Amino acid sequence: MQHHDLKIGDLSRETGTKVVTIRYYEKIGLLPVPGRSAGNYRTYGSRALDRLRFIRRCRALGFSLDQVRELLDLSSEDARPCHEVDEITAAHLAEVEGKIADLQALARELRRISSRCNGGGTIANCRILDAIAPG
Amino acid sequence: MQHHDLKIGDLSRETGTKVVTIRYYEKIGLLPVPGRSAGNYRTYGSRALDRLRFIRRCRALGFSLDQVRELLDLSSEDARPCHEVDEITAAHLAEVEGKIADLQALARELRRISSRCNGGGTIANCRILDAIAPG
DNA sequence: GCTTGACCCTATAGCGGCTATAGACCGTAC
DNA sequence: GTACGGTCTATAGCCGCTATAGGGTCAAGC
Repeated sequence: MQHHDLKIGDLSRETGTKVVTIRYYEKIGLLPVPGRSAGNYRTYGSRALDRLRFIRRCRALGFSLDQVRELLDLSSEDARPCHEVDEITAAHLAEVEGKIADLQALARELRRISSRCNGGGTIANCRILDAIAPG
Repeated sequence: MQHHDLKIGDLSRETGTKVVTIRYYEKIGLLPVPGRSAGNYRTYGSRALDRLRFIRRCRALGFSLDQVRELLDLSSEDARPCHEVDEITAAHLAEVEGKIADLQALARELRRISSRCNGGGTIANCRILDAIAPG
């Protein structure tokens, strides 16, 4: 029975995923419904562990759960072209790069605003608020 | 009555905020409860418009609604030191810079992974999946 | 055998910041 | 009077979890 000797807490420790999150992944169909022990505990094998590790790695890379699902689906179809995986990755990279650009513009603006701080002044003549406010 | 001649749709158009969002801001206390017309329509004046513009500008700068609330509270207390406003701005800037760093690390990793794409190959020997997968 | 405590179970509600939908009412133009 | 757009309330949904309540299970120590 070496393939069904893991409890949910074991998966949790092994992958750094909270127990509730693992059950959530099961609920939304990312993880297969596991077997149950006599006492109704979920029992997992090494395949489930690998799958969960894959999911967590994808999440750490910023993929959405839907993208993870796509990657998981693809990974089980040996004959599909690798290209499809790269498309998902490239789309995600483009998204990340877009976010970086947005945040950099934001940071520039915030630095500009912050530089107007009126040292020991009061709100009454706060130029930060002026900079934010319209008009 | 020139101070109560705006309807919710006018505020929406003026600020680019969806009508439902304006009502949501009212519900969570960011916008004051407005007066009502004979036909039970919300009526706004220019102060409400300014306040909404301020909120939207803060949101565009990435402040959370709680931070916006703080800034709004501060802005109404003329005697408080300007410094307090700058603290909120600086904290937010630090947060944004942290996110940028995280996303840049992510982008590097995604580029590395994507560069391993196996051109015309199949999933069976997809090195992107290998790169993501554990082990 | 009984208690303690760590673990597990289900089910539900909440977070932020909206967005969408349903079903009704208002106001103006034709 | 009727068509159409705007507005109203109320409720549920989105993502990716997280928290809480109220139980059951299991191994160890007394």
